[in-house]
Amino acid sequence: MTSDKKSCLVEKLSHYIELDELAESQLASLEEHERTYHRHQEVYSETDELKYLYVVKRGWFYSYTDMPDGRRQIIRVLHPGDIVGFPDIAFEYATSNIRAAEDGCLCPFPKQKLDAIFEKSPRLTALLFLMANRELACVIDTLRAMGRMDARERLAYFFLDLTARLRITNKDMTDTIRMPMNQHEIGDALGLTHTYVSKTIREMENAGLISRKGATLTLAQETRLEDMVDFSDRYARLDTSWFPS
Amino acid sequence: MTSDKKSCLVEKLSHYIELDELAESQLASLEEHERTYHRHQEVYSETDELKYLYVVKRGWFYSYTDMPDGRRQIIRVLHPGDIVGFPDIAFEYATSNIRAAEDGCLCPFPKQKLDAIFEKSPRLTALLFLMANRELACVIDTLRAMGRMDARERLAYFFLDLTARLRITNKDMTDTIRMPMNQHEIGDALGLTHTYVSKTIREMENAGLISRKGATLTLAQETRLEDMVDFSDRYARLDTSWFPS
DNA sequence: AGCGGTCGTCAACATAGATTGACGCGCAAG
DNA sequence: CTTGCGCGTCAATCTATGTTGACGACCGCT
Repeated sequence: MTSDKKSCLVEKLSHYIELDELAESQLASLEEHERTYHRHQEVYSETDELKYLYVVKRGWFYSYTDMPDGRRQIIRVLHPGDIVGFPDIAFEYATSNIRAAEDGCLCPFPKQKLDAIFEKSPRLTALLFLMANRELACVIDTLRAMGRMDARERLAYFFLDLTARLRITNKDMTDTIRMPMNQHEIGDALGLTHTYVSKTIREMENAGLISRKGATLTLAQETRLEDMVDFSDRYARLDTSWFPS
Repeated sequence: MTSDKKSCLVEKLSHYIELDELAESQLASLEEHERTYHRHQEVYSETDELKYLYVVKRGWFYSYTDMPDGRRQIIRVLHPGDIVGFPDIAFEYATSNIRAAEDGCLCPFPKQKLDAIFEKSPRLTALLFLMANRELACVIDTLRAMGRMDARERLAYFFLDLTARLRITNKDMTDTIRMPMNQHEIGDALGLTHTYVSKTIREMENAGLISRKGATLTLAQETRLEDMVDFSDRYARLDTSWFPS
């Protein structure tokens, strides 16, 4: 374990294709600047004028939207190595809010930096295109959960998704993850109230599906959880066979 | 009105940027082949091996996923000029099903055709990237609706979204659209049962928010509907200011 | 040691939406 | 002309989840 390890972004992307020197340096240029955030701090808000994207360097973040009457929907949890802001890139003003789930660090870069990639690295372009569309597929999975699953299934899906994502950069990970979000936030992510989250998690624990210890969560019966929600891993493998060479 | 009108795809994309000759010909090559489908016919299914994307040429289609126990979630309605398959492009096997909502026609093209665009047209690449991310933003809007809105609000959102989309290619459109989907399908799109859709639409009609005549729907009080759900139009305008030149 | 805040939990009650079953209309097939 | 089916509608009942309010454990701060 060296202190000077590769960027999380490079690490995450090179899980899918071999990155050449140009690509690596282009990606590195996205992480030139950085900024730290403390737990629950806003990164940007809906209707902010938005010229930047961000790479997550450390800590969990999440995107969410508010309704006028205070109802809130957490859209997506973001981990180190993820790019923040794809859904907002198409518009002049942000469509969602970003907030730190815990203390962490982001690297902002202007949208224009993508130009250089689009012009010189078709292969990296294809990969970024894939990442955006993979994110689309994941949000669709969430949509399916919200539309047609009950509380227990939604929680199962949520935990499975987080675990699968964290495994990409953490190969030796078992079925245990650190869960820095509180039950209110989990509820906002799943369209449930924190009271009901509490009750349902407790039931799942009693049923032996999961177990907790402090801020640590273990999927005691991962296969059964997967069967409950017909889970597919969207992270382990992508189809890059059609990429330009 | 000439019989030989431009492709819907070119028409839709050139709403956002000027397309040069190369771009137009590249887009035209996506529509070389075509195939017709009849109402409710499957285009492809979850777990099909998938090497193609499709351009919608005529008719409404929709993507959906099934749960093992028969519950169904319609993800997104697709209109002429839309590209079908972005959420599936990242994977070897399809993640969703596509079906014709009415008689229509699609143009299939292999994923690889995107390569030529990625390599030679950075500007068109940026636009396709934007379209994928715009779709992401729209699915997120739907997610917000499913997670935190009641039945009436979901219906309002659904109708507003369809109307805004159809306006792009149909500038002189008023507040009236043709609605070829039945109430069961609408329910599957919104996480409601067809019975409850029926009841709620009837109530909205009585409240003067909307009116119906056969398969035709009118948003009688569009502004009030927009306020109900804090609606933002994701179609009328995109930020292309940062595109390569 | 005391104190205020966050967080998880519990219980009583309220309600939106699901479920089931039935009916009638319009229309296409025989 | 019948028959049957897709579709919208209605009503009765059921249930999952929301709402409110309260309590206690923990934790950092003074």
